[in-house]
Amino acid sequence: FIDLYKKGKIYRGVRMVNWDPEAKTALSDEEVIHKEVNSKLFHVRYKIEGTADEWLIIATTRPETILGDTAICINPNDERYKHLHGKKAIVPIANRVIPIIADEYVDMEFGTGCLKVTPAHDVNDYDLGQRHNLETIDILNDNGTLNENGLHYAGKDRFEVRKEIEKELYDKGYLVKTEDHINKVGFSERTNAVIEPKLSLQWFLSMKELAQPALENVMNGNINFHPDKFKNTYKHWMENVKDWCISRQLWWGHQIPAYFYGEGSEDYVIAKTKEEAAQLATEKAGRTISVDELRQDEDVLDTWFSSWLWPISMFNGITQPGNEEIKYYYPTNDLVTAPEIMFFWVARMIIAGYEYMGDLPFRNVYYTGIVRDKLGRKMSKSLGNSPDPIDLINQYGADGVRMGILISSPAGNDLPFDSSQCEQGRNFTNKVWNAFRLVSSWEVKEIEQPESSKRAIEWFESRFNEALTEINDSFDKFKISDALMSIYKLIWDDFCSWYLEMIKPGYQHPIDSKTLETTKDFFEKILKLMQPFMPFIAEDLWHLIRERQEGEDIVIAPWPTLGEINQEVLNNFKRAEEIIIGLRNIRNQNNIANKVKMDLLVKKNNDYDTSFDCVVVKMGNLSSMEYTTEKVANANSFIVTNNEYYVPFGDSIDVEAEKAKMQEELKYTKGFLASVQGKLKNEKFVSSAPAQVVEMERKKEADALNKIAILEEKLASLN
RNA sequence: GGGAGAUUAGCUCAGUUGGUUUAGAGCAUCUGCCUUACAAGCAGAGGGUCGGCGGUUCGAAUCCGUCAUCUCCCACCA
Repeated sequence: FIDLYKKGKIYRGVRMVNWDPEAKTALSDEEVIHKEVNSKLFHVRYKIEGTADEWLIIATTRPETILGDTAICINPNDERYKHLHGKKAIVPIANRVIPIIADEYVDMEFGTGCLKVTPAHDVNDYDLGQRHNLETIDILNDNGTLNENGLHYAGKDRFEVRKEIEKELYDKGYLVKTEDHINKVGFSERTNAVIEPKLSLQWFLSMKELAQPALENVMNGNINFHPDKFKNTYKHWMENVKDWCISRQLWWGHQIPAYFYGEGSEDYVIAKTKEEAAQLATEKAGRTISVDELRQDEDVLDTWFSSWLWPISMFNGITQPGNEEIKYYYPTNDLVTAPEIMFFWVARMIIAGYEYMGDLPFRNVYYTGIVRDKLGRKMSKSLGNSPDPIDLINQYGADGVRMGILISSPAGNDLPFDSSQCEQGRNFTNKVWNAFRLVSSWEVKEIEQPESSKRAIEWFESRFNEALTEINDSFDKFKISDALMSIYKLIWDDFCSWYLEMIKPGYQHPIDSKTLETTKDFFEKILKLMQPFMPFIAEDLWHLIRERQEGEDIVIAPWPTLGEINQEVLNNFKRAEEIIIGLRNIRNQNNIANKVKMDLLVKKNNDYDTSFDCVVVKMGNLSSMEYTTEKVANANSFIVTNNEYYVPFGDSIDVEAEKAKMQEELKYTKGFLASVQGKLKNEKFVSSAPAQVVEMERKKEADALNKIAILEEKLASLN
């Protein structure tokens, strides 16, 4: 405050402020919430001075302010009232004579086109008062009751007066009519009291210059907002920033270091201590002023006036500039906060950062969504619509609740809360726990590592790194829920459903130590990925899966480093996966139990790496997998990458079902072919599209043609 | 009143500068399974003329216009 005052950025002035009559304090514009309310529009007639029975009618929503009227305003272009220019009117009840002024501010269409002007209690009226040199009559006390200017209503609350004055105006013939009207009324964010615009002596901070670097450095990307759509909102506000009313009439807060020594509006000094103030006051006043003579301003500073220093004062950067901690921690990386305090806090921290550190306070601002209930209402203490977190934790576990909320809350988007999300979180926690139980149940023996386990390890290594690339990228982009989704799928689908099934020894069979140790390595890696989202189970399993030294905790373990991705291995697995799914479908369709072993015959139409065949044999529970060049009759079949797979099943095969299935596939492939050929037949496509794209379409066409040939041949063989 | 953003499967959302199958995921739904880690589970399946209309282009969920609906921010309409 002292520094900014010395820089000439803080001033004291009479301004229209938002007055909260309940808390008896001024509020900043940001602390006032405008709501639509049903109210009444009162049409009241004022007598024209010097006439017997000539009146004009104004419309107002706040009839009690009539007692503070100091003018009537009409639009200078309004033909209806031209004859009133320069005349005067008499205020009902108060019987004061006030001028009739003309100003283009008045909307001729609204109400009667006549506006009563109460400069003390309305911002627009205040501006009109300034322009037309009007008298200001304040009718309100600090607590919202009327003062002596309210005549016989003095001491009564403004809303009570509104009711009573309506009756008096009616009884005395001033009230012409009332009509229903919806208007916006300001409410205090703190007390929910109706805000009264009030003239008051307050401290202000000029914002225009201070805001400049804060605006520029967000717009040019030195500070990033996530999601960046909030830049627009920020820009709009910063470009239209108004001076900040920083004084508050509360009992709590930092007291303003202003010391008064006289009654004049300039009889004050700003100082760090009373002693210093006395010295400054003596100089300013030109006479000796003692400490006892000084009165410190009773107002305190807006809480945000200290909060805006948070990134700096956290490390004593204001009181001990350049200390080790502030040097190390400033600027920091990321601020996580709610979009609703973008102006209260974020914008002002950025302003203070440039003003006091000459640098940004943080590089990224992550705006979280707002949790809403099923009706879309914000969760709040006053509505009582938020679930008890302890109940949720008891029901789903702390990790389950965290995971459930995090998985569906993309940055900046609201989250309609539904406990089914926590259920998903609980199920996931359970899944991981069971995976651990499986891995820890195996007996190790020095046996040879099965070929299929070698393949599985090879594949999962690449798959893990592929997923890690995605996850890291999501984190870099602050797409937290996307990162979690990738982790969820990596663990549930890839690790549990595929990898563990691939290496799982037969019932009561031991596992080789090489596979087990590598599996534990993998498990540790996925625990690290889980940790930010599900810290409790991650830490627990981390300590259970391997012996740990004291303090060797996952919370401080390094994030996994990115290893190589072998695309060929991923492709080979992909093919094996499709074959296994084909086999499962055959089991499903023919009611073949998993225990029953099947034989697989493959007619290879193109050459491919068969290293994953051992995996197919294991996962498909095959008794054999053999290659043939012959067509296979009496068999269920499917096609993967234009190779034919047959499971002979004697007489039990349902030929009609098999045909129907193939016809379905044929129909789809033909439709697909038609769309591809449609493109290729279009000369303009072939000539304008990039060669690569055309090439791709040609390959699609060839593949489709191939597949159609195979399917037709197979269908023919079934007849 | 001014500004910004959004609208893709029942729900919550992805979809990178227009071109890799006739648009994806999770949840939910449906079908079949209590198969020795997990029924809080396993294996499958269905589901969308990408808000409407028009335009640009060989090609549009993606670019432009317009209308509709929703959300947020700002604002003093008595």
